[in-house]
Amino acid sequence: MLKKERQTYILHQVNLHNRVLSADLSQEIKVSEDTIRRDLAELADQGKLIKVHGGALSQGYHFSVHAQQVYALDEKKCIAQKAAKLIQDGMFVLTTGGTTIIELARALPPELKATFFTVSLTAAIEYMQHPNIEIILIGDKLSKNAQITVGGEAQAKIKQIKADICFLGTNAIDITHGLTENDWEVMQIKKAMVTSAQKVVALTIAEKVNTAQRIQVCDIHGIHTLVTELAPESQVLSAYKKQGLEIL
Amino acid sequence: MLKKERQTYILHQVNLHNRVLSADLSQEIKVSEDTIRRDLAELADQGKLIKVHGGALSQGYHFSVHAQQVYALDEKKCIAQKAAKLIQDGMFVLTTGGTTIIELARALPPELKATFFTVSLTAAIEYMQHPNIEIILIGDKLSKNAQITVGGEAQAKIKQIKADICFLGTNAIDITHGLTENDWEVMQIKKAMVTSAQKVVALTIAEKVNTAQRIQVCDIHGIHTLVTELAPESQVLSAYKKQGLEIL
DNA sequence: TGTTTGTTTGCGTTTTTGTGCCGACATTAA
DNA sequence: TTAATGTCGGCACAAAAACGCAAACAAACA
Repeated sequence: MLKKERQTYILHQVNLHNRVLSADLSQEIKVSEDTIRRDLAELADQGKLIKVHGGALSQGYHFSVHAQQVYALDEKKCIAQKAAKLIQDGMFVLTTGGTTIIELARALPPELKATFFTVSLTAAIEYMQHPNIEIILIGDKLSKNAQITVGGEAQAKIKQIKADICFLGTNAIDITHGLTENDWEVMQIKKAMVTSAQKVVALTIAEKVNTAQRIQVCDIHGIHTLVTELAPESQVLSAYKKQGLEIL
Repeated sequence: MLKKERQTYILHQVNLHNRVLSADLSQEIKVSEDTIRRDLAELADQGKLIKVHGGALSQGYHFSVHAQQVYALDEKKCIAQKAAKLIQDGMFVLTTGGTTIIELARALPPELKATFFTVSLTAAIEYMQHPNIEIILIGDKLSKNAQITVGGEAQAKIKQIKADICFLGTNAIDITHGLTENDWEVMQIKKAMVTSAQKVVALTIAEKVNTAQRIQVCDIHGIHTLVTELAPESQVLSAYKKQGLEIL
């Protein structure tokens, strides 16, 4: 990775999380902490961030589209970390939108080489930060609620793709009803994704496990892997394990 | 391989991968790294890429989506104000990306009822702020440079639309070469838009009037209306007026 | 045709830059 | 306080860039 690329990446991370640790960055980018420190020093000189003991903070002026506060951010970050490990170089990945998916995008290793198909504007913007990720945006009518594209065109496009893996940000999941939604259009999109992907991964915070909404996307067997912030041994999840789901 | 060929090849690689290494290119093309470096230096001089230690990066990629300060913001706001008046309730509107288009999105009257087709992520996000605007996002491969979707699929979709009006954020315009671009993929998209719309409006700051770039989108007669921050009576614009363009 | 002129390229050599490592020192937390 | 952790400066090494030079080549011209 080139120096400049690295610095852009760092800057992006800083502005995203408002703070970074040298140690973390060093691990992510796989260079010595020394190098990171020097980068931080340079960027600080240019006034692009504020260097502090142990890492750096973002300058206040920096606003971003998704500066909105995310509910249960730490949990989602934890989930994203686990989920990111499922993606390998060269894969075709299909993703929905939602804050958990955004965190997944942020958790991806910077050098990952893969092709991402998405219906989500915000996710696409996150993927853009990764130099080696090719992004295919699936177009159609834009749903202002869900901030994803929905409609027949989008569904048709999704069905044309044979993705290796598909990540679903999940609103509600339980054993009897499976994956459920409360928006018809979103359901259709997710349904299309489930059928197009070899492996279906549902990302959900523990709170939403064992809840249901009105419209079914697919039953519990449509999902292959369930990622939550809980340890896989947790009581709550044993029932899902029994149904043959992989738990992370 | 001729020098020129080599340079176009390099430029192509840069725009494709967002980054190239001198060492790689040297191997691929089988010339010395020295020669590659000289090529990169030339291309960097022409502003077509950014040279860094070890190779080069594409223009724009290293900017983060959100934090960029907009160049000539006041001028662009002025242009946006004028352009917004061209849109009426019920219209089908086609737009590219770029900062001027973003300003246009912000300048739209809040109650406007229309359908917007766009290839730009950032523009789509702006349109979302307007409750009565329906947004159709045109999907395809996402260009990290231009932050718009590009490719055959997108072009085909654009051609299916019969839009009332089309707004082009403009890089360069002059009488003899018409509307020009420096990115092949972007040119294709713009070209598709020009042919699909009843009325073609070019938005450009005065500075870019009477400049040209390498690749032609359409000649001067392909454009119906030119919006700049200057008064329509301005000397600079009289030549365009003579060509039959409406000046705002 | 042969000469001249200018451009382009490759090859050493020297300089600069980027990075990692080490040790002394500073800061933080228990 | 001590122990752990982060920082800073110097050093060393490797990779890349810059520079000068000469060979190769092409174009221009008498």
